[in-house]
Amino acid sequence: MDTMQGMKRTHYCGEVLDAGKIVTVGGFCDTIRNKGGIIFIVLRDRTGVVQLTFDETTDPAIFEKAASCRSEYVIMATGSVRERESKNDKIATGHVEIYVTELRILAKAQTPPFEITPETKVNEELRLKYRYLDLRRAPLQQNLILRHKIAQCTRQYFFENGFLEIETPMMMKSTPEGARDYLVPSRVHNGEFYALPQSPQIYKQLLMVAGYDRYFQLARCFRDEDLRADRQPEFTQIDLEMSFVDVDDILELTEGYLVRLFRDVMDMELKTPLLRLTYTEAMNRFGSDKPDLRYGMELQDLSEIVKDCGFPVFANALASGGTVRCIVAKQAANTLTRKEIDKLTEMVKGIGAKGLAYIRWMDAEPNCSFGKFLQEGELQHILDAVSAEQGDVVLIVADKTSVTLPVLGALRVQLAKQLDLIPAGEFRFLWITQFPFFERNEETGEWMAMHHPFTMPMDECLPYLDTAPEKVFAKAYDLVLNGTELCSGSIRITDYELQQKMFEALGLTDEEIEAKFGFLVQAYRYGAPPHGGLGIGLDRLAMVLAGADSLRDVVAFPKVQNARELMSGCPSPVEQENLDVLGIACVEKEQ
RNA sequence: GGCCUGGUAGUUCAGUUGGUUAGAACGCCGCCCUGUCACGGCGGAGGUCGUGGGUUCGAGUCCCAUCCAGGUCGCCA
Repeated sequence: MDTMQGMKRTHYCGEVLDAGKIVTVGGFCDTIRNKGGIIFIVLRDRTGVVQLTFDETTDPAIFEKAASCRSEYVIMATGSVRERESKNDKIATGHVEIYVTELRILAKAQTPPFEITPETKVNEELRLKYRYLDLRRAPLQQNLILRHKIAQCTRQYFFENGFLEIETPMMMKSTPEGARDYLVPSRVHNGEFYALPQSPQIYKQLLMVAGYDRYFQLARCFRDEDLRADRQPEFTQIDLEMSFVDVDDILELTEGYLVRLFRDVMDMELKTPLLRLTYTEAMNRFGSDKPDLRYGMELQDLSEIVKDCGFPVFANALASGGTVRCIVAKQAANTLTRKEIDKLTEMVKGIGAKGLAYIRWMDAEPNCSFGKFLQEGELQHILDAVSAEQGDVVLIVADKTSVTLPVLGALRVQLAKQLDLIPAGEFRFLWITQFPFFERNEETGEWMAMHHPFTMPMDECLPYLDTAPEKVFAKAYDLVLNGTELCSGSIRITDYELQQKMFEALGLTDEEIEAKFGFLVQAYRYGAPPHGGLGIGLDRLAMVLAGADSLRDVVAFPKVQNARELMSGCPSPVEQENLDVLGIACVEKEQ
């Protein structure tokens, strides 16, 4: 094995562009093509690849060494850059090669468990086990570099706008509301625990009370809940809070950030102001509070049209205060065969609908699942009302409004995928505003806070706080990009009496309020400027901008579905003596 | 916790109604080749068919259980 003593890298592989220079490069052996009397080694680093050439007649010793190189060996090479006899247009450095005059093998490498190539079909389990090898692949390197650029641009923007970067604790008081906390046992106080932050929410609000006015942080957050493709147990939030602002101020500042981000990182111009929809509008039009605007298929209300028709399902839904809504899938009759519609029916049943009525207009005569209940002309009446044409499929759900809308919303997303309606490379942002303050727990009938309990109600809703919870809307807003919720924020309650009232409205007793949030309520008694803020999911943002399907593609060392990290294998058991120090007893889990 | 999909060589996959010695491609190893660039040619090694039971004369194939991975519902104020 060689050392790199006396050798100094002058160029990254991707930077070797000009013939005539003497350069020194280092990297991993990618492809090796040994022709007998001449050897080509493609050398790879994070910037790209460059071809090294070894000629048997020039220097037999170096040639011999080159012949011993294998995939992923770490080498350094010095040589002169020459124009190639035949060029390779597919790579940036394809017009040159390095004629090597000095070669060092700095590390040999075992044959990797999978080939390190840009495209791979290797299953993700194996890639995650050898994550450091997977990360050598160009697509993942590009994703992490993109993520770095996002972070850099983010810092610049907020610094330029007067924000201070302030770190908040990673070990904090467990807050009983919301997601499950990751707990950290205390050695000094056996039986007591810190929690890892689900978000720096409380601390950033206290920074406003403390007069820091504009706070910003790339904050690590932790939630002990089950994973999804777009959910990791630890993630990064672009977290900020501002004083002396109302909703519009925050939205405008954020839009400025997005414009800057798209210009600097994506080289795209983003048009602002972004579309704003109230929660109610979004639910009625798209059946979702995070609608994907890259395609149409908005929901349509059939309640008025079918209120007198003979189909009992519709009648029952309407009689019990529900609604009948539909989606028209244009020119989808070919794709949405009876069999496919049956699958969709199964899907909607899985998420709470009782069924799916449909009109499939393939041939001259439309095929209607509830046709036998209809009078002469009623079918045409429905088709006219929703502007359906031959070739279309109308999918109808009748149920309580709280079921119908989200079911059709999920159906809309499914249809868009199935009918291939999602255009690539398009970014459609929107704000969702005026969220309901409370939502009713379907089982217990209790009113629960839809957002965290520090969210300010809209000024005009204050009178209804005690009397009509359903009429109270929040100064809360979400930013949505292509159907992904990127960010969530609100104006906070700064009046401690109102805060007290909010806690009470949520059913907390005075004792509970004191135990859980006493320090916060106390702080607000000493004068708090009006403030609000938001947290933007950096991982999700990176995922969408990278065009990735999973957060795992934009996180260096992600966890899998059961929250395990496959490379190190954590979480893992610890020695009993470590538990003893913490005052923790292990109890067999009962089956 | 529920539902769905998958697990066969280092990797990606094929494997017929349950029937001879489980195949291919890529990778790997060896030999040959002085202009390759998805290099090429010749040869070779490499398998507890995720694991454990069961049915059967006989199981990669059928049944049961279990583990692992992915997706999704619940959950994520």
